[in-house]
Amino acid sequence: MKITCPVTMMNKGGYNTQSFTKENFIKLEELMYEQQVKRGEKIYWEGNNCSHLYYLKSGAVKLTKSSDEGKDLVLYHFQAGDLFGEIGDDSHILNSFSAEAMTDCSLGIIQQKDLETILWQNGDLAIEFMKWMGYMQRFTQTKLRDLMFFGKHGALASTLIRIANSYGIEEGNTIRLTTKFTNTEIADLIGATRETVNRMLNQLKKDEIIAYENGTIMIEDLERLKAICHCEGCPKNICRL
Amino acid sequence: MKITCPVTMMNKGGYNTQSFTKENFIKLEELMYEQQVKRGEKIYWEGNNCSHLYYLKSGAVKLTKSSDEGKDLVLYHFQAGDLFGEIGDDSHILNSFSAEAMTDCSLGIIQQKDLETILWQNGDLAIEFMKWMGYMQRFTQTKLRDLMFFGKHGALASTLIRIANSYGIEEGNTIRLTTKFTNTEIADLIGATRETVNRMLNQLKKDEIIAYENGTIMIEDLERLKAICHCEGCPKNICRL
DNA sequence: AGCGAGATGTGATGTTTATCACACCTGAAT
DNA sequence: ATTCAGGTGTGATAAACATCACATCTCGCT
Repeated sequence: MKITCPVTMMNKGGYNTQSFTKENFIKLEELMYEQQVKRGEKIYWEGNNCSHLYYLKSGAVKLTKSSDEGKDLVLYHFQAGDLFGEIGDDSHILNSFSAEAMTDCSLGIIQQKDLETILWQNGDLAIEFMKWMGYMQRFTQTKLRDLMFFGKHGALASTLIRIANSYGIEEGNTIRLTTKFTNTEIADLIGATRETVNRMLNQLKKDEIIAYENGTIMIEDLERLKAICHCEGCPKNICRL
Repeated sequence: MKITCPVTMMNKGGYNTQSFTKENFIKLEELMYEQQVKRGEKIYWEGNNCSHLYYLKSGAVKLTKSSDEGKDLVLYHFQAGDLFGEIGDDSHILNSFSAEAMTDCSLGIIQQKDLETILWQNGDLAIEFMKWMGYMQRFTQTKLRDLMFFGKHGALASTLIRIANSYGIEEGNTIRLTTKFTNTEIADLIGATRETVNRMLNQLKKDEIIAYENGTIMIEDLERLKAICHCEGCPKNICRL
């Protein structure tokens, strides 16, 4: 498969840590102790205490909620460079989602106590940290909007755009999604069934909005995709997986 | 209507500011300038810059998103004692929801710049503020879970429980919802139509899970309501409107 | 080369939810 | 007391989505 057009990475991938300055981020790094997690293992469970922050050095992590019936809803995908975790008021606050390693991961773990100490000492860092939390909140809000407003078609369209922002490279006026997603994975991201996702994707293909090349999805007509979910053009650090 | 049982307020109502100590909250109050807003007016619009924090001294506010087709989704209800607003990384970040006064309101407004200054100076306050943001994030996540997981019936059940936590008083083993909600208002909270909500509420009445008394809803069987949305027993400061 | 697990594609059918249409009810304002 | 706007109740119908049941297609592994 020959690539004839200049290839530009649309997004570094993860890096929701961009609100931190280099110097301040180093201070955070000094608090981390490293841990390796194998693909498929849980980093934390819903219902457990939340008292840690995690920096994903390498690998990929998803935040999921599973119902008793075995349904899964995937809230976030984190990539190398992302920070995640839930901050509790005190130790009795429980996680509402689980974090699961999608690939082997290398993590930096920060204790909430250590985090609080350094935020207390360092006002700059505290403000940057607050901005990071603001991003996370806005991400969740826009995800809720995308899932609720324009049906499963809208949810799928917005998710494809989010995938493009997270994992896409431009090739001429198309976008190649460099990571493969199964129908089931996409279904879990939008709270739909595999079959529904499959039918919708085939419809998009028929309409020449997307195409398949070697099993990876190409976005052929971003504008029509945006129209389906009434895209508001959120910044890429929010419009992501 | 005679009340024969001891009446206990289940929740003060608003007060998502409970992560702040009195002394620190006073420091926040010193930054506020007051503004009055009339019922029905917008406090801010989606698409506007977000650079303010709002403290609701009295009245009620809802955060809404409206689609071009005229559908409305209501994300939060705020009451006296609540803090709200969206924090942006820098001035080019836009609100994703609008804030609208549901009654005449008295607001204390804090400029983001002033907030940053005081957080920078005061580590305790920064940590408490971070915890407040954590609450907001967890609220949004649980709301997303409730809306997505168990259909419209589940969304309605969880919303009734949230209303009970925000506006309910116990009367024996029933809970009286002290505020009236129209079918349309509930529909906007769960992303459904008025008709669907009406039919579901009548079904709950038939099943003796709820009852009407003078037009206000009484929750007669909280346990069965919890079963419908597979309630996980989140703390009341998160399980609210 | 061929086996087998996991992924995809698709019809038939059922459930859930929205849409449309209209009757009725209630309460505040004239 | 009448009017009228906004809320409620309910049937008929349609659209969206899930479920079930298979057939088929990958692709890594022996």
